[in-house]
Amino acid sequence: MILIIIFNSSRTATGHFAPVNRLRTRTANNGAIMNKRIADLNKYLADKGLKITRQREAVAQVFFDTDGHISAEELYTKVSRSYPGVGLTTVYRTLKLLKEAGLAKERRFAEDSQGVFEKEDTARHHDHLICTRCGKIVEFKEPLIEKLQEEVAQRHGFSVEDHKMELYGLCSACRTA
Amino acid sequence: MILIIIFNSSRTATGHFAPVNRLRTRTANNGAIMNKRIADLNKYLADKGLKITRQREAVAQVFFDTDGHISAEELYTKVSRSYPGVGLTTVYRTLKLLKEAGLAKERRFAEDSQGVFEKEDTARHHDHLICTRCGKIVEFKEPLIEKLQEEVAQRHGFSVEDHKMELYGLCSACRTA
DNA sequence: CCGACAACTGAAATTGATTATCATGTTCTC
DNA sequence: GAGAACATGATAATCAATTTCAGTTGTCGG
Ligand SMILES: [Mn+2]
Ligand SMILES: [Mn+2]
Ligand SMILES: [Zn+2]
Ligand SMILES: [Zn+2]
Repeated sequence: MILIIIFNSSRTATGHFAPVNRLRTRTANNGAIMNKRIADLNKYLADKGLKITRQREAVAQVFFDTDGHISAEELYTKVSRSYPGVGLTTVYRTLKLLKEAGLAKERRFAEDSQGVFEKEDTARHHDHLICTRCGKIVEFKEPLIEKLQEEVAQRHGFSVEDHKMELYGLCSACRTA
Repeated sequence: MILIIIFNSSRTATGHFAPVNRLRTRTANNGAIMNKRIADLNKYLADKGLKITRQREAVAQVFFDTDGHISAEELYTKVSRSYPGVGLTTVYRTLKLLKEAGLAKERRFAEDSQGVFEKEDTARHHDHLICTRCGKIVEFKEPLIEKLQEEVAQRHGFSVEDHKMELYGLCSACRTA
C-alpha cells in the first residue's frame, strides 16, 4: 500500500519513473514491502550484473501477487493499473528474467498459442488436467508418476531436467451436459 | 511407382493437375496403389461431403510414406519433389484434415519451434524424451504411467481423451561431453 | 456425358504472439 | 558526479499458421 502510493507520486511529469535510488531511500526502512521473492530477483540481477529498475520491480511484484496462470498480455494489463507507463515489451523481458532466475515457469496449454506463467515454487511439482470443452484446468500431484518418469529416463540414459505432462479430456460437468 | 509416372505425365501445360476423375479411371484397376490409409482418408472426406483431390492424395501419400516427425514445411518440400505445384497452404490444410480424420497427430517439442506431425497409429501410445542440448528425441512406452494417468483423471472426475508427456533433459552423449 | 454448384487451390495478404532495433533514459560503480 | 553499461518503450520485424479471393475442379443428379 505504502509502496504503491510512493510509486505513483514519484512519477515525473514526462511520464518517466523516478530513479530507483531515490525510491529505495524512501522505502528502505520498511522491510515489509520487500518480500522474499523480490529479494531473490534482485539478488539474481546483481549477480548477473543486471540492474534493478522500477519497472522490473513493478512487474515482478504484480506477478508475485497473482495466483494461478497469467499471460504476458494479462500481466501487462494488470501492471498498467498500478504502474501505468510500463511497456508490454518490458513485461515480456521481465518474465524471461523471472524464468531464468527460477522464479517463474512458462506453460503452454492445448492450442492456445499464448504462453501463461506461474510462480515456480508453486508450479514445481504439479501437472494439469485440462477440459477440452470448457477450458477448466485442475492441478494435481502424482509422485509415483514422477518416479516412473525418472526410471524411464534413466533406462534411456537421460537425466531429467524438466517435464511436461498434461491430460486432456472432459470434466464431469461437461461430460454430463 | 506406376502411380507416380501417371501423376507426372498427367499434368497440364498450365501447371494445373489433371482432373481426379481421369486419374482414377486410369489407376482404378491397380489395387496396390491405394493403400489402407489413403482409403481411410477418402472415406472420411466422402462422409463429410468433402472432395478427393490430387493434391490431397499427394500430400497424404508422401506423409504416410514418412516415418517419424515431419513439419508442414518439410512435408511441403518433400511433396514438391514428386508433385510440384502443390502449395504450402494445401499441405497445412491437408494435415489438419488428417488430424481430424484421426490419421495424424501433431506434436510441439521446443516451445518456439513449429509443429511436427506423425502417423496417428504409430504415435498413439508413445511419449518422448528430448535432449535439450542436441535435440535428440527418444520415443518410449510406459503403460504403468498411462494407467496412473487414468486414475488421476478419474479421481478428479475427468475422462481422458488425450495426453501429452515429454521429458526434457540431457542424453548420455551430451551429459559426458 | 452435362451442367450446376459447392468445395478446392495457390498466391498473396493477414494474423498474433513474441522478439529485435534503436534512440533516449536510468543505474550504479568509482 | 561522470561515465560505461544496461534498460526502456515505441515501433518494426519475425515467423508459423491462417484467411482471403479469384479462378479451378470434384461430385451428383439428370
Ligand atoms: Mn499450474
Ligand atoms: Mn513420436
Ligand atoms: Zn469442462
Ligand atoms: Zn543430447
